[in-house]
Order: sequence, then C-alpha cells, then structure tokens
Amino acid sequence: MARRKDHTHEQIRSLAIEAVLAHLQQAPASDMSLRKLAQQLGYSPGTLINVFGSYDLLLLSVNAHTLDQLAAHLPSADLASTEPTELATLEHTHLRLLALASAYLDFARQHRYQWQLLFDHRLPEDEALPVWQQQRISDLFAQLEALLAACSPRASAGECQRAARTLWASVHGICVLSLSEKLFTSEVDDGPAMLASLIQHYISAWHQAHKEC
Amino acid sequence: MARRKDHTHEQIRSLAIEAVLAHLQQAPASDMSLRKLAQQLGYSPGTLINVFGSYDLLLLSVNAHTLDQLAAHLPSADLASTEPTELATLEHTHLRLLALASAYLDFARQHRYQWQLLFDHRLPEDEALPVWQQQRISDLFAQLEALLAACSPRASAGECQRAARTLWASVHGICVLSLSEKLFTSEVDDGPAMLASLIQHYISAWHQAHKEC
DNA sequence: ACCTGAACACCGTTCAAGT
DNA sequence: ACCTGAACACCGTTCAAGT
Repeated sequence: MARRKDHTHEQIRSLAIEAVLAHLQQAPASDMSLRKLAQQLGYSPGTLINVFGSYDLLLLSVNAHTLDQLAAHLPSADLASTEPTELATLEHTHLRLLALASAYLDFARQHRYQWQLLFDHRLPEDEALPVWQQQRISDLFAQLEALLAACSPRASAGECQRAARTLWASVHGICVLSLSEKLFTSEVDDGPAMLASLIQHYISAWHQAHKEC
Repeated sequence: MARRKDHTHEQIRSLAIEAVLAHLQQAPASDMSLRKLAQQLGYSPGTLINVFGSYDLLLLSVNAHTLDQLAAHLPSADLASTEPTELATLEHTHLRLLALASAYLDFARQHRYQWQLLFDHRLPEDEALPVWQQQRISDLFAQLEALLAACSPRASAGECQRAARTLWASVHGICVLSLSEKLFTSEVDDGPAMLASLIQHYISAWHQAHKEC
C-alpha cells in the first residue's frame, strides 16, 4: 500500500535503536527480531533493511550506542582533582582501577542484555571493528597502562601493556561469570568481592615486582 | 514413506552428537541446524526431536560431551608423584595453577566452537544445570581451593573459595578475550603470557598476604 | 524516490497419517 | 511403536509493483 511515513532515514535509525534498547532493558536480544521491530515501528522489514543495510548492522549500531553509554558510565580520568605529586602512588592506582572495574561491573549488571549483545554479536568471520569503536577501547587501555606505569615507573611500556590487558581481561571474565551464573553453582556470587580480590592481589604484586633491583 | 532405519535411540543419540561435534571442529554452532543435521543423518527433524526432546536439549547433550572432554584434557591432580613434604610450596601451587589454566586455554583454542557453545547456550530463564555437570565444576574448584589452601595454610576456607573463583573467572576472561579478538584491537594476542602474568601476580600476593601475622 | 507486500529460502516444532 | 512429511508459525532478505 506504500503508506509513506514522514520520517527521515536518520529518524528511523533513532527510532529503531531506541526501540531495541528499550527491549533490551528486560529481555535478551534473541527475543527481538527484525520483523517484530518493524511492526512495532509501523514500517515493513524491508524499510529497516534499506536504512541499516541488514539486521546485523542494525544490531551493530545498537552496540555502538551501548559502547558510548559504557564509556560515559566509567569514571573519567579526573587528573585535575588529585594532587600531582601524590599521583604515582600504589593507593591511587589501586583505588582508580577498582573504581573503573566496579563501574564496568555495575554497567553490565544494570544493562545486562545490552552488555551481552556487545559480546554475543560475532563479527562475520573476522571483519574489523569500526575505527571509532577501536578508539574507545584503546582509550580505556591507554588509561589503564598510564595508571600502571605511574604506579611502577620502572616497568617498561610492553610490561604495562601486558599488565593492562591481563587485568582487564580478568575483570571482564569476572563480570561475565558473575552475570551468567553458569560457572558458580549455588551460593550467592559476589562480583564486587572478586573484583576487589583480583585488583588488590594483582596490583600489590605488580608494584612489588617493580619496586627495586 | 516411513523408511525405518535400524538404529536404537541410543545409537541415534551418538550419531547426532558425533555429527555436531564434527561440525564444530570447523564452524560455529549457529551454522548448524536441526534440519541440516537430520538430513545429514538420514532422519526427519521430528525423529531427532523425539529422541532428544528438542534441539536445545540436543545441544545441551553436546555440551555434556564437551565438558567431559575438557575435564579429561586438564592435568589430573597427580598427588602421588610429588613429594608430600614439599607439596605446600608456593612454587608447586604456582606451577600447578599455570598448568591447569594453560590446559584450559589450550582446549578452548583447539575446540573453539565447541568451547564457545558451552557458554553461548543460555539456559531458559534460570533452569538449573544438570547435577553431574555441577559436580564437574565443583571438582575443579575443590582442586583450586586445595591448592590455594596448601600454599597458604593460614587462609580461611572462605578466603580460599573466593580466591579460587576470582582466579578462575579471570582465567576464563583471558581465554574468552584471547579467542574473540574483540577487545584487543590489532597486535598479536598472547593468551599464554596473560595467563602467566595473572597467576604469577595473583599467587605471589596471595602467598604474601597470608605469610605471617 | 521511497515503501510495501508478496515471495524466497530458511528455522524449530507439532501431529495426523502411514507402516 | 516408530517414523515421516506436511503444516504451522516463525525468521532475514530480496525485489517487482505500487504511490
């Protein structure tokens, strides 16, 4: 019937992404479909494919939004508010890493289906991530590396990079398993306690290893 | 046409699971389907549903097999071959944890699609895992807790449990990100190096924290 | 130019009808 | 009793036909 709606492609983009985000507040992405979404918006499936290219790319746009949200949810570097001379302390690094990791877990818990979509979405073979998305990630890691470097000035850049990746992969694993309730049978899971344990132990040994000699 | 094949239900189970495992050697589970599988086996989709209950339960049976394989792939406790008096050393715990984690990563790399299915498969809402599956998992954690306890006799059972979970969730996270190539933009990822870094630092600080006082 | 709706090639599941 | 094959209610994608 071709009943034309008065929406820009850009508006349709926003409407679709908002609708998916709303859905992800209370149900996993697997419960959503292109057809359901199209019906909900009052358009045909074909229109959405026309706008986004494919359902896969639509979900990728949702992930882009999520990544922005996540970046905004993490505490910012906030270098100005700390005394510059006392910056390079073990305590400061420890607290800052814990704050970052806790915010990460907090976001994952508050937006679990959104967060899961971020990692469930397998790229077709090994298609590269969008550059700006890579940028977000390397920004985070640059921050981690700077913290580790400040804490242990004797550590090389390569060591800092490996430590940052190791630490964040570990944080990620704790968040994954804390949400999935898959690996830890019974009992309450205590994500925050695990994060604290990880960071405290790792940083303490990291600092010790680069102290002298 | 009802061309009856001469296969026990048990035989059909085995054939189906073997076929899925063969598929998972070179392609993700999402590329397989009940219908493709049925056609490959020469049965109708309905027959497989009759035997397994549903496609979901079929995949869960595959996961059961994978978990057995994984358990067999991890180095066994092997208490007999080490000198009993020298068992409770930092070195021993360190090496043993590294061996376990490395074997875990090795399995994930060798059977990536099988391993991914193990964690991709979301349970319907929060259905409990089969008991024997929970057993496999608690066996692993009991082993980890024993190692940590042996290394630091002053640590309480609760502390050992939390440490074991923290450590294994971290190991898992490193394996996840090492395979997904999602978080670490560019560069080679070096899973083994991250595992080594995690365990070395964590255990060193764990040992230190419970040394005296 | 834009959108639709039917068509296409799938999917897991059900179930009456065959043997 | 067991298995089939058609039917059902989905899915993402394509594209000729309408406005």
